[in-house]
Amino acid sequence: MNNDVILGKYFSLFNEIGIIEQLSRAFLEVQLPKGIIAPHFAVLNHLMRVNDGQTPLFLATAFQVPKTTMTHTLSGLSKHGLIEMRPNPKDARSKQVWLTEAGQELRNKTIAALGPYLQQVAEQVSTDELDTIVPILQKLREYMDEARNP
Amino acid sequence: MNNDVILGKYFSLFNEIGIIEQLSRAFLEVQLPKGIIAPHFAVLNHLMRVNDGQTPLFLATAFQVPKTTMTHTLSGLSKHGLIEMRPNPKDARSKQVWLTEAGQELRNKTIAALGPYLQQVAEQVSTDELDTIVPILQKLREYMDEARNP
DNA sequence: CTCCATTAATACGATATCGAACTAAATAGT
DNA sequence: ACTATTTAGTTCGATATCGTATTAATGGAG
Repeated sequence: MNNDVILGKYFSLFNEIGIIEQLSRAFLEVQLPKGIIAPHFAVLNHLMRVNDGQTPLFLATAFQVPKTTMTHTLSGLSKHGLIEMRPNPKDARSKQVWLTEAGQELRNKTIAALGPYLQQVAEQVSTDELDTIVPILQKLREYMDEARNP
Repeated sequence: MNNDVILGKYFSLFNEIGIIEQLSRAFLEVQLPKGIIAPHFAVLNHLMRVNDGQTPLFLATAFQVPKTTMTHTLSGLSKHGLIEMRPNPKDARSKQVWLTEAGQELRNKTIAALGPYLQQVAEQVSTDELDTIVPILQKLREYMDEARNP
């Protein structure tokens, strides 16, 4: 097959992915209280799914954002009482990020609120199709990730 | 299958998509001159693939961004001499966006520069796999798009 | 034709993102 | 043990995003 055709397919892929990302972010954000946006929720969700007590730098790496961005995101979460920053007992330069009750609650309520919408989506894209595309996307993501951090 | 399991799969899907979007944007932006970012390129590419002479409002709708954001993006492109804004002869309130030579050239050079990287990616994800996932993602995107604009 | 609701674009203010520079603490080399 | 380098986090300045309000042109109702 012609090279340009293959490249065209890749452009289509990244184009679809970009649009879906935008749409899914918009859907998430309408569920969130004013002043809380997707990156805030992503951090709450991560601290809950993995574990809290992680350092800001670790979070910045996990989300592939500059540390200054993570500082800003965390200060927003902290100001809204959704997380607590405590000193890191193992390193006086560092901090630990802990979820508050309010933070856990907001995360759970948001997940619950998204349920019905995802149900709707599930009627469009079957579980089989999901099981087909997610592993391929994972492989793609892992490769791109490696290519970025050589 | 359990509902929570299905929802979990959807979260994985949107999670992968979010990360891939971020990585692909980063790859694109390292190819772009300082001061030009992904949204600028997206507009140049759109004007080239579809056609130029479109209005700012039409572009804002196409990219699903607020008009104020598009105004800002276009002013950046204009400042760098990549597009020209002309009055719309059919409506004195409106404008038309035209590519300059420099704009066309930047778009083409960027596409060309991305080629080798996409070649690399193509070694990881086969054309067959692409043909499998792109239509599913299109279907998902179309549904989400409709759900957003009722 | 006149008035008024609608529409296209911009101005402005609030918050977000990110690179460069900075501070303080930890660690490596000698 | 002492100094130089590295590392964690913040501060600061530039630009981006987006909601609200504003201005100017349009188009429809009477």
